[in-house]
Amino acid sequence: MPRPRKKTKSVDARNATQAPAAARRRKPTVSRAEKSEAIRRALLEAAGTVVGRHGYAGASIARITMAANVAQGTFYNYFDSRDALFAQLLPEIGQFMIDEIGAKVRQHTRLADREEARIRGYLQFLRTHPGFYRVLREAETFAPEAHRAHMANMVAGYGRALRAERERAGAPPLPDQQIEKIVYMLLGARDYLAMQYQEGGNDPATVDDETVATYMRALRGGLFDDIPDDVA
Amino acid sequence: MPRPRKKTKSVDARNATQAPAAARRRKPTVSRAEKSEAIRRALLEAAGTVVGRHGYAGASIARITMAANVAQGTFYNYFDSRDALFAQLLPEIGQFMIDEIGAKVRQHTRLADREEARIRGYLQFLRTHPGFYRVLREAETFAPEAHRAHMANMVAGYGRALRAERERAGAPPLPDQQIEKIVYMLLGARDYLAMQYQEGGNDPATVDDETVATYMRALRGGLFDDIPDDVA
Amino acid sequence: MPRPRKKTKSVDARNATQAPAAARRRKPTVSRAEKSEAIRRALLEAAGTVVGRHGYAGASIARITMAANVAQGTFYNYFDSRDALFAQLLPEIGQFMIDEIGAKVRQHTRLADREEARIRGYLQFLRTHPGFYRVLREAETFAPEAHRAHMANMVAGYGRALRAERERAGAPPLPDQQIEKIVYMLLGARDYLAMQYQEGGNDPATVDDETVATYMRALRGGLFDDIPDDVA
Amino acid sequence: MPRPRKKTKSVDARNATQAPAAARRRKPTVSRAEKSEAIRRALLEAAGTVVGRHGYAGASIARITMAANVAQGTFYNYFDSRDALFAQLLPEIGQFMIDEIGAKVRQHTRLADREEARIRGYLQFLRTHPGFYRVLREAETFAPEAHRAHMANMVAGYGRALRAERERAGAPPLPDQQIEKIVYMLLGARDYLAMQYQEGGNDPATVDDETVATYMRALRGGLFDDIPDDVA
DNA sequence: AATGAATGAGCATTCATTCAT
DNA sequence: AATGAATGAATGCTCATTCAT
Repeated sequence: MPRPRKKTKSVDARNATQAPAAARRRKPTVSRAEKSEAIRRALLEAAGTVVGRHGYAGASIARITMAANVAQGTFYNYFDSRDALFAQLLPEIGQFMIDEIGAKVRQHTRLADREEARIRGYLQFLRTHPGFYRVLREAETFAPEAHRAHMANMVAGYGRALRAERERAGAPPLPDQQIEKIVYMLLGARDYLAMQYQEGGNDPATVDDETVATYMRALRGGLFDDIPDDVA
Repeated sequence: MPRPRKKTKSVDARNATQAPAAARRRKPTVSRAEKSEAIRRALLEAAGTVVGRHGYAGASIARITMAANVAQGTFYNYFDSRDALFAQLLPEIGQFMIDEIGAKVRQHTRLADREEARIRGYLQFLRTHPGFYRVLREAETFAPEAHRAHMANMVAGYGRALRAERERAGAPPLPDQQIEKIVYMLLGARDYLAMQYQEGGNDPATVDDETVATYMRALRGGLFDDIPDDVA
Repeated sequence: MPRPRKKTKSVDARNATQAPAAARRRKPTVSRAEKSEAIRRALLEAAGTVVGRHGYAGASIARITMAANVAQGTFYNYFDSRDALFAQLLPEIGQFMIDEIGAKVRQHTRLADREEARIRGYLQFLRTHPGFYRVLREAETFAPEAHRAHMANMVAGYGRALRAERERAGAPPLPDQQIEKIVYMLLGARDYLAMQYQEGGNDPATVDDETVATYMRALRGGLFDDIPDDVA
Repeated sequence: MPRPRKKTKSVDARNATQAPAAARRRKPTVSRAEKSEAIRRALLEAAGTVVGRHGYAGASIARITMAANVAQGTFYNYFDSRDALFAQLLPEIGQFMIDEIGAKVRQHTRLADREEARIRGYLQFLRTHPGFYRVLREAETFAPEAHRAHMANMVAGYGRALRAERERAGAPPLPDQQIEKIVYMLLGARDYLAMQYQEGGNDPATVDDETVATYMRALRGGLFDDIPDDVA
């Protein structure tokens, strides 16, 4: 039935100059399911932006749906509740971050280089996704389950990488428990460095080489690096 | 017992030059000012408890005053607003924590011992003050100014200690900027270790020696300790 | 037991240089009753000022007692309630106003001159007592009984004067009911003139001669003064 | 009845170019917009009633919404705040009153007749809208901006009428300033007559002819009507 | 009688969620 | 499925009044 379609098209074409956009639903190129998924994504991304700017507490349904350009009621066609959305927010963005950093890390082979790629990649990600820091930190409060899941995910990936790297380097394996704690420490260190960087009112567009250097130095030698043994 | 009265009076007389007036209440062992301070403390402590249990968002005036055993209106005789209380909460408890840990650290002289006293003291403090973790972490969201102040306070104290320890140990001094970053990393590491410990559903009454050991090992040798140079 | 008193006195005397005032309770020149009456007056006057500035709704006990330099609790030693004070406010100030204007009116004999003295005296009173307008107008809402009493008082005095003036002038007497209505109209006219004057943002220190002239002209000739009979 | 639908549709189609969208709801006789406006009116009218009965201070959102038969939250879908409603209350009812009186005045041509229609119409309006008096008088305190606007509106309309009537009657024009003052006096006189009438506990269902007569007499001849010149 | 802290009822406002269209 | 208005529970804060000292 290509004829009716044409008719429709010409109508749409006439409106096209008036309607701002979004009115181009002709070719079923975008299926129902696809449109549905698009709205879900729009809501999630809007939520990410809003939480980044106003925090979870300030991320009202009104704000989120406004940012996503849908009506308030529409929200509940896609999520059971505000908390349900919050629960999906960090895992989704978090995975994206992990993938991005992973790609950078994989370009290196030496352990230290890979670690530097990690910290640098993370700081860079925070630059390009300014809202992520709040999404991450406040999740502990507003979406504890999601936060736990994200941490577990990080530990799994980071821990696996560490174990593999150590094995490849010929170092003795560490028990999982210890690996886990090490990962937590590393994540804590890097998140607090990010915190300090934000608080300092630094230019958020620049990754501070100094920060990277300090981080790497601590990883390399620990804290007592240059301290005589009998004192340390 | 008219005698004590006299005694009290003479005391008042001495204070008379300082206190503007109103200091002429004798009998009560607990003076107006003392009772007043007691209520303020009760409110702060109640707030600490409530925030620890329900988070800042769940720390309604109703809950706080109920926990402090005063009427809701009484709250506003002591704090201008809920936020004003929140702003005082972390600094006050935080300083208390710093003092407690400081006392333990001062019992040691060797750098590593002191550092171990610090981490151990911190974890112990978290055990005895189970609400502190939330008070601290959520402050970043709900009392950002207080959080900044607390971090600055930590950096100042911890940084000063580190510099002194390094000097005493004969190590070359580090620029303030670097010290600051190191402190942030250490605080991040220990807070995330605490996070992991809590999440793990561990017995909150026990300080995990494993955690302390892992932390100390990272401080001593960094991450690449046992890794051949040409690989790291 | 005059002895202890002396002791106390000497103590007070020592403080006298420090305490700002009010601490001079020596010579029983001011009797207990007088002091009591002084506080009552202070409260009433403070209330007048506060109501004038903030309105009845904004005249909290806190503000009034602060303005009167007494403690909040003291208030209830002199008035049963806030409303009880409000109930006394307008009558008291109102009578004062009546007396002041009356004195001016009595300096004239011709009816029109007396009337002009009245309107001019009223506007002048509003200048020297800027808060009176609100005390009067808002009383209708916040102290209706007092407002009624004040109006009755005005009607009685003004009405009596009008009747006497008319009799002296040889005009036929008017029934009380009509006199009453006339007084209300005159009071309404002058209060609304005052309202207009205030709203206009006029210099509150100047009595507008134009206003007086317009008022007098209306009193003299009515509204249809210069209008041919067959049209009016 | 599918036909009416078509009809409706064509109407919609015509509007389609104007209305942005959302106008495609057919069936319901009461459209969304109509129902919305109905609620707004219900709230305003409820507010009028409640303010009339309890005053602005007693017009809580709870009372207003209860009187309007909507939930408390609904209020804020129509007004930004309680004050925002108050700001609209007097202007809206005031304009209604002006229109009603104006219709009556326009039935007369002679100046005095028109003026009598005004005062009578006003008193009648107060009878049929018993709450208006408080809405008007307390507005000076609780919605000063609205009160100013209403007064300005009254002055504009009443003043214009007076000027036109005088011109038609062949009387010399008066400067605007004087007209304005005259209007204020007339409004004051009539409002205070209304006040007296209410206070007197008179049957609120009757317009007092005596009041009208007294008012008209004052307008006609002023206060010194029947007084020998040499005394007045 | 004076004090000033304690009390708790009262109220405007917000916002997640529901629901009729 | 989309809409957006309706809902009502929840909460911070004010302030007249009480009361122990």
